[in-house]
Amino acid sequence: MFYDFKNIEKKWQKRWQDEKAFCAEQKSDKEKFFALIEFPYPSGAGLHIGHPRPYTALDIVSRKKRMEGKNVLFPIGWDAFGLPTENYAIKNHIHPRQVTENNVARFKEQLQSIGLGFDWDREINTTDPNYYKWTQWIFLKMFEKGLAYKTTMPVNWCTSCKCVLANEEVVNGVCERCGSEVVRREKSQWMLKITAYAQRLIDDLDTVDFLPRVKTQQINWIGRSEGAEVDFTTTEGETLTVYTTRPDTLFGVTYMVMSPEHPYIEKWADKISNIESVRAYRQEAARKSDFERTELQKDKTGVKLDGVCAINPVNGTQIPIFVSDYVLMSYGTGAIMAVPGHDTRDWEFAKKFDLPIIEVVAGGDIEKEAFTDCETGIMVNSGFLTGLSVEDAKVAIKKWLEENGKGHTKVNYKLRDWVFSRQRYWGEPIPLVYCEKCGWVPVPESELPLRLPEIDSYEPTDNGESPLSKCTDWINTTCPHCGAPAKRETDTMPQWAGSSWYFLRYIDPTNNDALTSKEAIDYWMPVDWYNGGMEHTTLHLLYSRFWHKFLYDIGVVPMSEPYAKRTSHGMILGENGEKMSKSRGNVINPDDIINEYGADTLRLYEMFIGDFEKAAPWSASAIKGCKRFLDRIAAMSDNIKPGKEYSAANESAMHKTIKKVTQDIEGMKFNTAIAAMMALINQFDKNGVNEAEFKTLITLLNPFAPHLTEELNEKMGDRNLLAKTQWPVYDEAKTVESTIEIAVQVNGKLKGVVAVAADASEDDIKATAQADEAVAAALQGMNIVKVIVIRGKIVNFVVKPQ
RNA sequence: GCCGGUGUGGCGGAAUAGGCAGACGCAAGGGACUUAAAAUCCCUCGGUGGCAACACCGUACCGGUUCGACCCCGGUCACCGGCACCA
Repeated sequence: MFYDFKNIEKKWQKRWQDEKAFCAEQKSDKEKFFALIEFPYPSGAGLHIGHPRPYTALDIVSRKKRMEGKNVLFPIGWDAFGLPTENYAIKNHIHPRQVTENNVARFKEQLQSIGLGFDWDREINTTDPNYYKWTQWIFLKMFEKGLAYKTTMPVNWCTSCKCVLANEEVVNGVCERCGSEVVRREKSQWMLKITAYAQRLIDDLDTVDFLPRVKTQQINWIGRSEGAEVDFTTTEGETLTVYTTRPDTLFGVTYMVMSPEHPYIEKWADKISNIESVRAYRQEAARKSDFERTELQKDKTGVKLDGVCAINPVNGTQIPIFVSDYVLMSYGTGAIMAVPGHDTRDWEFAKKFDLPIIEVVAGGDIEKEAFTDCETGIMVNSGFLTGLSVEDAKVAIKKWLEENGKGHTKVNYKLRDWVFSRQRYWGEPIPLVYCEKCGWVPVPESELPLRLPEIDSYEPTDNGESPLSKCTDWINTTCPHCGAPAKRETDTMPQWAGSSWYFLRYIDPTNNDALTSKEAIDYWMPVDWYNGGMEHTTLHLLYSRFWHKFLYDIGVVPMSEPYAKRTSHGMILGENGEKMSKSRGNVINPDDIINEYGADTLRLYEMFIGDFEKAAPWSASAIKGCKRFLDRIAAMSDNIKPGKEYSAANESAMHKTIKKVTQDIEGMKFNTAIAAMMALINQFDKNGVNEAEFKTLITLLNPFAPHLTEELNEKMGDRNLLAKTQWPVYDEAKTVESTIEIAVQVNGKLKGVVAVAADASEDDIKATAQADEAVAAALQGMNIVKVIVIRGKIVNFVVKPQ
């Protein structure tokens, strides 16, 4: 058969659509399987060659589960709010809604041309008011529970684009898009209190099946540390509280440092005799961008506070206080106790300012460098702690602090609250109204969705306010609470909002009364298998776990984790091994590949390209091997022998291959599953192939190359969809050949291979091995000290010269 | 600096409850078919030595455990990803 992939693919894509072959049953007695991929952002560039890799992988899993009799949900939608669309709209004077519509149409066509078995009846779009109604609803619930709050904080401001940037849009201190300088500006922002969930976000990782590296990355990002808060008093009678993870080193404190932004500086202004130079330092620190602050980390700067000293609570020693920008206001208390003997940063600062360095844990050389790796050491120079191990000292000092009212144990997290507002047009409006009398008042639920107003110009404003601030008709409203004139919030939500709960909409996409029905949640949730990029581990994945826990707390969902299993795919790189990009000129367009080789070859190659979890370079020649494989199968279909049972020659290979492919799909080892099928047709070339064998082959291959295999199935006379056939089963007993080959070693070196019956006894194996000519030669003149026989694998003779 | 990951032929990659290293594919070389080319089919394909049977070496590097190590343990180096003055 000539493999006319263009017509074959069109034909079957149409039939799948007509028959709704991949639409999930909303209610069913069957066991459910919910497979999820990260829904794409429909960019103007169209589908990237990297998109099909994770999509095909979960399509394969879904198709197999469906063939195993599960009710499978494999949905798709569009994460369509966002900056690139808005910028494109501004540049080309097309409304973002229109841009989104165009891009979605293109993406949809491209995805369908790959033959991905999505349930298109449940397509969702985060920019659809019927969708973002519920995004707004969840936000209001958070506001109601005190998890959404407004506060003034520094944001990234691009001096050229005149707009606020998200942290991820700032690369090496400059604007990702225009390369201009990014400065800090104080702005009032809506925040979500994700920090309230920090501990649960760590603890509940124990209950889910995520890749270990995903868990580790989230745990590191949340950054839990255990320590103590210690109260120091000043000579003026004030209290200065610090956070430390090493309270055991309290006797080694030789000075203290406050962050330049610490409020006590102004509070103590009249006691600080050099307040002007302190203020000058603070101003200089504020001017520095984050980039500069970290770039200059080798060179510590600071100013000593004159006129104020601290007193060490454990020994009454007077110690100086400094202001330095190496201490951050946003972590701990914004002030530290400095132990230069056992902290690298404090050591550098002490050397620069010629401050004393005291050793309190023995074992290092504090003249040369700070001794930080000292968790197993013994305390010295430490009063009542001297002689204790570090571990015991920690316990003792915490007890002492609490008994003397000088401090208490404390847990801190690096995780910060989520900056949730954007001064941008193309996002969900924040459904809040500001009333002079009542403050921030939520828009009543009955008025949701609060629609994004139609406006003509969405350019960012000079003053950093949202483009919506120009839309006076929309802004001016009445207070839902007291009826007085009031103004709407003009900021919109970030792109991460709509994607934080989208999987819940798939299971009941048209519900108007709730974000999703209780029955749907009970049947479909949690997501059984979620695959996505590692780059989302500490963003989307963490955000959506947080939102889900919140929904759990208010009783919307009955489980606290949304995803039972999380895996991650590697990137597809350019042929030169570098990341694909226009500027590198190494971009591969999926449309071109489909045109030249067909969708089945593209799918197969992206699965064969290498370990699914690792990055892999594209190869224009290697893909030909996958096309050749499909060509050979198409040609083979003309030479099938009759036969309802597997032939004796192929039987064990059939069972082995079924087992291998079945297990490899579950283990995401798609590359070796394909290799096994390639090996099988190599055997068919030698032994011939009958109907039963060919049918099994195309059934196993169907999830990988669905179009060609449907065509071949039809050619064999089956009018039903192969996609609805039962997945082949294997018989473990038949995967074993009657005769097996055993390697024979002498002193660990391979001397020969012998064939023995699968059920041969150890003595038989030993005898057969010894009878082998090469082995016998190697044993000549030797004393056999020991014989190791591993049945089914190896025989090793341990010998010594006679 | 810290955390995580990875080092295997010319290339992508197989093989881990420790048991024949290099499956499968690409590229390359040789041959068949063809007027010719493409496609297809057959053979070779880690290195060194040898006409050959065969021998020795070989999974980043050094060392250890073991009858046996790509796999386990200790140390070193390189590359990739993430975080980064988090006290």
